[in-house]
Amino acid sequence: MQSKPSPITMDAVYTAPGYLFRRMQQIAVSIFVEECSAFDLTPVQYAALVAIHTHPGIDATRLSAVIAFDRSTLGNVIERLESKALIERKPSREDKRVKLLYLSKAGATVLRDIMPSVERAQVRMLQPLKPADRKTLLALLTQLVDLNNEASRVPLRAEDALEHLGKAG
Amino acid sequence: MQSKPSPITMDAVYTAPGYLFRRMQQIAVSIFVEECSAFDLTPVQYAALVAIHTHPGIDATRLSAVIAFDRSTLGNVIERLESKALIERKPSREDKRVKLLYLSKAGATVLRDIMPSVERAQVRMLQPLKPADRKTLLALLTQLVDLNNEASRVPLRAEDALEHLGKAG
DNA sequence: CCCATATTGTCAGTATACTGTCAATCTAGA
DNA sequence: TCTAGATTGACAGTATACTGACAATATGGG
Repeated sequence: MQSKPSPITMDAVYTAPGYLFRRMQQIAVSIFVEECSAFDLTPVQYAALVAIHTHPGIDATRLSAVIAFDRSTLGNVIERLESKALIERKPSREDKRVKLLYLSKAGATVLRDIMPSVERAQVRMLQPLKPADRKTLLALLTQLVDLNNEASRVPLRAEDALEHLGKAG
Repeated sequence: MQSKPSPITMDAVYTAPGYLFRRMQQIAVSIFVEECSAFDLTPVQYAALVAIHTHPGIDATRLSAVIAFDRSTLGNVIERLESKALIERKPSREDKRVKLLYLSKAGATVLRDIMPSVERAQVRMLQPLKPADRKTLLALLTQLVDLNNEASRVPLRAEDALEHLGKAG
């Protein structure tokens, strides 16, 4: 017996995990931008600042691995952060291809000052859920992202992507 | 006593719901495109096709409410679907501003044929979790998206957005 | 009927994201 | 050492997403 194809309704969209992830991403960005409007920083730019703060002198390729962005995308992000004078780019002496990234004074200040707003945004995203459910969702999401890591073009290569920093570079 | 600001580490990024949602969205799109590569349809284009299939003669503004996209974004999506001859746009007789959207024969065929691939993609996204956890995650996500509906620029206005279709138009 | 207001599709501008390509450069193996 | 292959940053092209603006059109109150 063949199973008949079910009729196509909007439920096919509304209940699909892919749709829910897209929708939640939209909402999350919206909340972030609203809470952080005073700083004129997008979520991506914020993540890049944190990574450069944590790993001063990182290069663009390694940065892309550490925050799981495409190298192409990251190029533009870096450009914008540089034009806002939040970061500095210095050519590496050991490898003429590489440009090393550093937080500027202004960048460090912005990063320090934006943290409470970021924190508020993150809380707001999960606020509508009961506390226990927030924990559950976060745990499952963390698990799922980790287990699906290889499915995206730029898998996350957290800290260990930097193990050979200064050795190869 | 003031609480000291915690040191800024990558954990501030990795454990933030906003980061996890962005990451999961990347992964979801990646899986969708891979499974549906034979059809050259993006997730957004697929959602638009389903909505137009379900509501033939819908206009762009109402379509945007039904799938929760920006009207601006949707304009380009519609253009692409039209240039692929998957949909048709006909001017409304009652309202000269409005262009009504219909699935073409080709559009209906593509939509019918792509469904199994879409289904596979949706399954794959949650595959790494235990079955019970998939259910839990999906339920919490559905809840959260619903409760946060108003937080995004274009809140979802599902079917009831169409209640007055043909009355006002 | 007229006009203030709202709606519709469109456009310009910005910012992710991805694919694919390229020249410059580096590295490792023969 | 010389060179095949890899890496790096950059670029072009496509596709979401959003903000804000606009002309054309529609609607409702006076």
